[in-house]
Amino acid sequence: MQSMDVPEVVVLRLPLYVRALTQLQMGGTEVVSSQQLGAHLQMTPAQIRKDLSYFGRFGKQGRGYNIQFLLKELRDILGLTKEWRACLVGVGRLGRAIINYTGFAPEGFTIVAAFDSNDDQVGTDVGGIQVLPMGDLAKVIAKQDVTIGIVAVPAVQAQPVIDILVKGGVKGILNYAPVAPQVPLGIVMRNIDPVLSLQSMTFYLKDG
Amino acid sequence: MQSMDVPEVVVLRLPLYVRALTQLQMGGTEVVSSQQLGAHLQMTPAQIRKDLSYFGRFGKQGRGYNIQFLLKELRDILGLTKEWRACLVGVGRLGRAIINYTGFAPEGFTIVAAFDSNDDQVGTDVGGIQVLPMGDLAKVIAKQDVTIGIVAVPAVQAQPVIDILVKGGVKGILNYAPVAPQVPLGIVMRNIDPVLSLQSMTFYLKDG
DNA sequence: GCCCGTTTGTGAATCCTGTAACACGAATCG
DNA sequence: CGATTCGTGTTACAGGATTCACAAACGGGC
Repeated sequence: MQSMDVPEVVVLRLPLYVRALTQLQMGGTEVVSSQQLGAHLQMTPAQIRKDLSYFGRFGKQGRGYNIQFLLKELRDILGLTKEWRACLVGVGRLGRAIINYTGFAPEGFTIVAAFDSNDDQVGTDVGGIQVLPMGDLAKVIAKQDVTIGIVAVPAVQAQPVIDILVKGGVKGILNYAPVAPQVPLGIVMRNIDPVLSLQSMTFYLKDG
Repeated sequence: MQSMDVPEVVVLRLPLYVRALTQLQMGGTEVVSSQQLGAHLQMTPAQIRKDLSYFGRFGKQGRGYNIQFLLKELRDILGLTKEWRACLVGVGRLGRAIINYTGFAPEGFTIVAAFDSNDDQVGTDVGGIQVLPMGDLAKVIAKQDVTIGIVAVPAVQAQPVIDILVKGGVKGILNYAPVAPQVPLGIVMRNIDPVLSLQSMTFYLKDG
């Protein structure tokens, strides 16, 4: 498995490359150098070349990278060629916003089910998705081939919900709750936390 | 200015400490060791002690850290003792969700104004905030002491909107648009991008 | 076919971050 | 009151990541 000796920071940058390349492609560009791509993303050409070199040789000396080809390769590497199925837990304000967010589908991420522990929510329809009781979670994950759990519950419920999701069989967790939850080895977690972002921002703003 | 030689990674971790300490405080704990805090956050005690040592000596040998005291110090360091005023640009679905998000206010972040370039939106009320035309932006930023701009517009509009915000005088940008915008030196930017998070996650999921 | 400007891929060198080790202060206990 | 335990702050070190520098490769022009 190639993921073994690729630094995680590198993996975190790959989606940025995918996005920048897609944008350039939209603009009609067919070939790009690490120089140009670096200018676009505000990073050094050397870093881009080094990052890519972990996975293969995609460029041509003297020319640069063929965008279409590199994009296909990067999508393969990241596993973006298939549809990824996710379920959402928590259909409060935040959860509803996530379901209705139009940015996931075009990238191949589909929310196929929603759950809530509140009986008033269960049975209602949110953005075309039936809200199910937490008890159905394991069954749905298995039947619907769900690999990603999205957590949009209040802080105190986050850890128990994540435990249930993991036990249910999801392999990745996208956590919107303002906590730093613990997950067993082998489960991939990403936190979305605007408050943390703001709190580190103010450090630099406070006496500027 | 202390911010000069403190590594950015360290600054990014400070809000995590604030959060964990707050949680412990809620639970009634008064003193905590780097050991315990590390267990809570899944990091080594050494790292916590090193991080804190960039800013001063907050602990007592043999005892640990007084939570109330350390919290006060960290809040000071991060600049979290004052109210931070932000404005939002873009009151589509995402923008509305951000305005209604209840997580900002308790941490001292207030959204005091909202803008949109769409004339149909201008004048409407969203979550108790009047939506203003983009033209009023500079004026409002100055008059209302706004230091942070929150961007919730479609990708193509993000860069121009950010340019306007910066010219208008904000010092920090919280960007929800799926792009990697360029900002002049001295402006602090943080990106909130769940799609990027998912795309780096799938790298590890794709053949697990 | 050969030269020339360009740009890649990659060791080597540098910089940065995290970890381990330890000396010292503070509290506790008999 | 001396010995012991605990946990900090700090220094030294190891491991990673980033940048540098250059040989090798490519394409175009002639």
